[in-house]
Amino acid sequence: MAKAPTVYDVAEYAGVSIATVSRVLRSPDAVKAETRERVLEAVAFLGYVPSANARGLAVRRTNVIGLFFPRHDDHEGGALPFSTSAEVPVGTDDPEDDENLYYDEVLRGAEAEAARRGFALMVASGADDVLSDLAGRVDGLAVLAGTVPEHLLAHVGRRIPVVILGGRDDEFDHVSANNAPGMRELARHVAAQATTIAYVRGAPGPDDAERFAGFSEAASATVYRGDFTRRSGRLIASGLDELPDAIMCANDQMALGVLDVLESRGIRVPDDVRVTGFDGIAAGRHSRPSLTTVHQPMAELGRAAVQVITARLADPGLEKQSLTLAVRVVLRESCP
Amino acid sequence: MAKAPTVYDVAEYAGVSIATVSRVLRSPDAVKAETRERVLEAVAFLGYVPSANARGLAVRRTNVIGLFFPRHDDHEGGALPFSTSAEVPVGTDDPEDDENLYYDEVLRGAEAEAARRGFALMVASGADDVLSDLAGRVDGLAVLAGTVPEHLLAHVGRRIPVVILGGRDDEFDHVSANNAPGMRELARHVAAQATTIAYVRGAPGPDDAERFAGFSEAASATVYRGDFTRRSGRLIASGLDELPDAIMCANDQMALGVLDVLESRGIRVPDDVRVTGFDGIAAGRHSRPSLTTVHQPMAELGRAAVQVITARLADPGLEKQSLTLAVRVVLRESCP
DNA sequence: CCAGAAAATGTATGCGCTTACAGTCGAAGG
DNA sequence: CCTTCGACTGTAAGCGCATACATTTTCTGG
Repeated sequence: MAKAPTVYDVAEYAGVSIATVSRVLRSPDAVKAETRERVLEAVAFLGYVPSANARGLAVRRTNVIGLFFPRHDDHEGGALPFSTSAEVPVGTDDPEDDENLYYDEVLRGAEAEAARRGFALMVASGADDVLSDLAGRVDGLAVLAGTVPEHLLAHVGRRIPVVILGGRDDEFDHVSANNAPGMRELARHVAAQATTIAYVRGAPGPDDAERFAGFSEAASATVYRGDFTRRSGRLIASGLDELPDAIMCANDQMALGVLDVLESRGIRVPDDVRVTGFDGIAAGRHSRPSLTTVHQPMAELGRAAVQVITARLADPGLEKQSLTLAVRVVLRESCP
Repeated sequence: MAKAPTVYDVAEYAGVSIATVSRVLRSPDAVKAETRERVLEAVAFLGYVPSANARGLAVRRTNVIGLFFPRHDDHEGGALPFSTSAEVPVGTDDPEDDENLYYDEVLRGAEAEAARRGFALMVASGADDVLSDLAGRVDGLAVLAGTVPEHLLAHVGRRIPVVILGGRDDEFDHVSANNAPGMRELARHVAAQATTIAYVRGAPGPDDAERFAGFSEAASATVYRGDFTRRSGRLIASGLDELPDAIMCANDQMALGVLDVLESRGIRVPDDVRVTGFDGIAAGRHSRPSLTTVHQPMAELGRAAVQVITARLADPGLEKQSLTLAVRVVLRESCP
């Protein structure tokens, strides 16, 4: 690590100019084979790795796309579970909720698409200052709807293309899932077999609003307000005075929370009450009963975001892009 | 996006020198409040976002940590599922394997730790050239064991600290899970209730070797060779002439493949044969029967990797670091 | 063997920022 | 009133690379 070599070092070692070194790396054909060989040897010998910073500065482009998440402040560290070879606890199962955050999938999709297009992906989470910093590092930025103050977005949006994931937006490009119609279809399905319905909303925001709007097109219900967490699902289910025919939740987490409570009370699902969610998280597939839901194509959202960004990068004059990805109602045990 | 403003623009607008602008951003206290105010106004007015490239070049540091994955060449794109509001397919379940790649978790852990320490995380996947490129962009690099040619690692290792995830390594820092002892304990557990054991190895590599070594300490078996994929688990299970008392697999994926075949043949697990895996992936918790396994702390691996890198960044003279994280045998239905 | 064109290489500049160092200016001390 | 010092601010020199342009080398055909 002692003082990383630069083009100058390589050039000197190979007996050429720095321009030639640069050419060998960026347009090899422009250099005579013999010279190229010599430079490559120098590169290998010196352990030269070009600085992307310098390069980016020179070409005014980083080839990196940023993905910003608000801070999920759990996981605040704690000691790592080190081990010497002897200790291996044996136990039954682990209580930990596999709160498989849905954006793992978004992330994966974005990464895959970025890789395909020759971009690297930079992910950062934190507060507003982190977002600003990130914006200075990338060619384009994808942000979850409703997680960043408008003025900040506007600020960084003047420098690089920004795409909003989820929700609607009239200022920036955005990609989202077909929330409202998805919930509408699910509501139709439910309404066909249930008379009284309880609808559990999530934290206020575009997702919550759209899903509720979709629901309202197809049915009506007693409305409760949760916050998208499993806990809030439990809370609300506990507070229910009398059981409706169906409980529809604005997302899977809350629906799972509802199932938790119902199960603990010996209420049968779907016989006594039907339950539905929204998102299509993995946990819902494996719960008992498995959860009827509306599946969102998370990975595709990530991919689409990258596509939108690269498209705008290629042609800044592009008119505002708004992609809507298809959702799918998935009927499972909780409301067949 | 028209020509992003620079320090010069801000300086001119605020009527100060570029040094002052820089100070306002990096050490605000060194600037008189009134001046600072003026600069900040200019920043907001012009939509100024500092270029991390230029900054990085000047301070010779990026504050980014890289995470490299080999290319998982599935997901080769395909059309995105766009949608107009009308179409919402309703169906039962989706066949797709939730191949929740374990490094999602590693990634999440790494990201969390990086954020805590004021670093951003850059993830890239692809071939060797991508790795080199990545190396030029970051202050430190985490790489999965056995996925990068030795000479390449050596090359980039001369520029920045590299930490190997999993496996052993005598050249670089590394963090890994307590593979061998974990498998050893599991094998003891199995051997206590099974006479004939089949052991399914994975693709050759440090993980496979260590797990098998651990197994061998506690039991012996007929050995088969898989490649860590679910498919190979199925294949091997299909080819079994006579059923052993237990089938131990070098990872969960293969174990799930084995379960697939056994179930389709009406063989009862664990009554007729016991099955175990290794890793503790989510799918194993939810399979039927649920899978006995050795749980690796993936997220912690990611966190540890970042810790190791930052530690070395802080003190390059540090002696070689080798962290071993504890694993946990988790007994579930497939081999209680 | 030579002019002229094409290929190969070198020179020099700038990308946007940080920071050592050099002023500037007003207040405190003499 | 002048010096001294500290608080601020400005000047200028890189950081490592790409690239337009200039220069040299090599190749072509006559």
